[in-house]
Amino acid sequence: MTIKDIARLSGYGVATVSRVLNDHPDVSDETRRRVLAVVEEQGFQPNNNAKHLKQQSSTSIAIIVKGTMNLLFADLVERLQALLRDAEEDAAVYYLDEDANEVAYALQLCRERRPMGIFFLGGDLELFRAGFSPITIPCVLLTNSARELGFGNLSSFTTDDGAAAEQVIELLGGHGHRHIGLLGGNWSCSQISFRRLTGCRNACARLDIPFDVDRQCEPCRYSMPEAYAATRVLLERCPELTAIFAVSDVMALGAIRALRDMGKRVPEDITVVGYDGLVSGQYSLPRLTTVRQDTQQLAERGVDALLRGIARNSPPVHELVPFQLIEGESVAQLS
Amino acid sequence: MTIKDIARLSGYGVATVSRVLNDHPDVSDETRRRVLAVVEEQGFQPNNNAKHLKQQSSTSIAIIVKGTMNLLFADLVERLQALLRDAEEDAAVYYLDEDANEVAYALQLCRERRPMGIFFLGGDLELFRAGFSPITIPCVLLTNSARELGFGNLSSFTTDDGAAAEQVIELLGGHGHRHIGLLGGNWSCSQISFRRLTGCRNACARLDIPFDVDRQCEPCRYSMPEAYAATRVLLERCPELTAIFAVSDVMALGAIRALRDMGKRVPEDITVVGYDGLVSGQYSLPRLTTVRQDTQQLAERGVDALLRGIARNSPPVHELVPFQLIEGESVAQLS
DNA sequence: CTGAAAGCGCTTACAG
DNA sequence: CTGAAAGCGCTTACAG
Repeated sequence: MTIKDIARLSGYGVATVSRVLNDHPDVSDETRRRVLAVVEEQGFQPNNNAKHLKQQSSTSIAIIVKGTMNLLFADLVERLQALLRDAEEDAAVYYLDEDANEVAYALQLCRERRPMGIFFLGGDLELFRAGFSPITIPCVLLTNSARELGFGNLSSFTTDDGAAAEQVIELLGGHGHRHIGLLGGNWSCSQISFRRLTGCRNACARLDIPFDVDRQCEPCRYSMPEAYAATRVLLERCPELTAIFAVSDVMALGAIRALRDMGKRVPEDITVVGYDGLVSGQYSLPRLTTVRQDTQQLAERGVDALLRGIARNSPPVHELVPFQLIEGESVAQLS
Repeated sequence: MTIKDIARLSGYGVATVSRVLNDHPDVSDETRRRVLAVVEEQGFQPNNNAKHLKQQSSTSIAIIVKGTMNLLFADLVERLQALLRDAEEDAAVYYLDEDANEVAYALQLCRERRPMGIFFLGGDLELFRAGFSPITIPCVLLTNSARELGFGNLSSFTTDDGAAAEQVIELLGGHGHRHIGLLGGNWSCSQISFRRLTGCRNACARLDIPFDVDRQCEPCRYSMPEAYAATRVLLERCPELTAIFAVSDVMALGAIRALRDMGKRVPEDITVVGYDGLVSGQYSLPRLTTVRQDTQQLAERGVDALLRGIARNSPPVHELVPFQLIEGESVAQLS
């Protein structure tokens, strides 16, 4: 069943059928009605390969996710899909390893599938700097800032990680903690980790809390098992810690389990703070004290920027989205 | 940059370039070398729209996921992607609402994107029965059995939910529990819930444990907040319960939090058992006693069946994948 | 308002 | 082993 069959069955030419299918204005109501009747009756769906070949583009939007089991990104994906569906846009999601090269993948996607636009959930600025320029369609990076790169078709929205980390340290300092460990900070999203680390460092300096990066920080990937192992390493090296700041809720949950298995209760024996504000962290025992990233706003502003970029070639925007420090049950007040 | 440019630059015809690009055997080594050199030099990538238009198909595999924040499916997606990548197949993931019509969506996908094959993560057999027949490409349904439908191009792999539920009840019975509530069982995956419910019912009958479905079961969707609310409803209706069997780990975690907020500790005051064997449930406090679905095997057998279906049009297979009852810390022994 | 025709970038019989 | 040409199913100037 092709557009030719519809033309034959309706008694019109293929050009007219195409116009009806694409809602062009210059078709008479009568014609539109009769063509649509046949389309309906036959359950006809145009072949998008032909359509896109002709239009030199595909209609869909790609979402490239760095890391498969990342719950923050799962949340964002859900919201993006809902918003795009409302805007009648189709979205396909592509998962990459946490350490993969998302820019190289995007380039391949552009050649093979010709999306209209791309969302990057997570991204390494160095990879963008090195390889993004051949990509000419509108793109949006979420959870990192691409302002410094200055690409004309790349917007970005992120939480102010540095400020959030500072607030966490202030909270901990206010509760009397002076021995704080930092958990997490993998290579792949190094800028993000770096901003959070810098926030910690600045706040510690300001509050006169000692903070030896080499000793008090333990990197790990975004997973509970890795955080579990890293927590043991960190605590064996720094048994004096009274608080651990994990750079994601998933890591915080892994840390809490590790601490329990080491005979320590949270928050009675040691304090844990997370980051992200995942649903899981608000239903755990104890509920996490954490930084909630506003995923709804990240998604909304991202979709808005991407669609504007596609429709009107609007210039890129780079914005910080407000965060919120949520006080759960995982922080103890030291006397 | 098109195949024509490559032909011009290399001094050959487009047909020869196409043959080189597609690894056809009847090209001389010399020609292949020279054409590839130009392709390399220009960084040429063929236009897949044109290729697929001509070939009447796309090369990629679609993964349709029912429910966005479903962690079991996230695990399966990750494994499927890894296996498909090893097989040099490309995969795009499409998320649908837990209550959406995945068969209608698949049909649209077939028309618009012409995938070579489709994975369904979760699926309602009634929707398949009603609408699957126009789909002619190989498909695989995971976490439900499609044997009874008898479609020639639809394989399925699932855990034996009935047997697993029976084992859970046996475990609970063996620990002295005689007042057991069942949490979960939404409309969308009704067959799955139904099989688990039937397993409970059978085991209860066999062990002479009373089980009033209308009273002791509380449905809810696959989410912590919904499970949280449903747990309160269930316990207010049945305050005599000593154990709750949640049909997913996510629900079990929501239930544990709800119970704690009602002043009950797990497992000291009430027992909770989950289902799925998610990583999250093995790092929670307490660790969940649960049924581990073998996601690696589900993924491996699924990929195997789909690729065989694509390559050799192999007949469909329907298999049960073994499960494992994991004893965590969430079940109490009643005296 | 409508239709015949060109062309998007490929693949593949067909002929040599 | 190689090339000229037809055709995949659409869209869109162009002409009427």
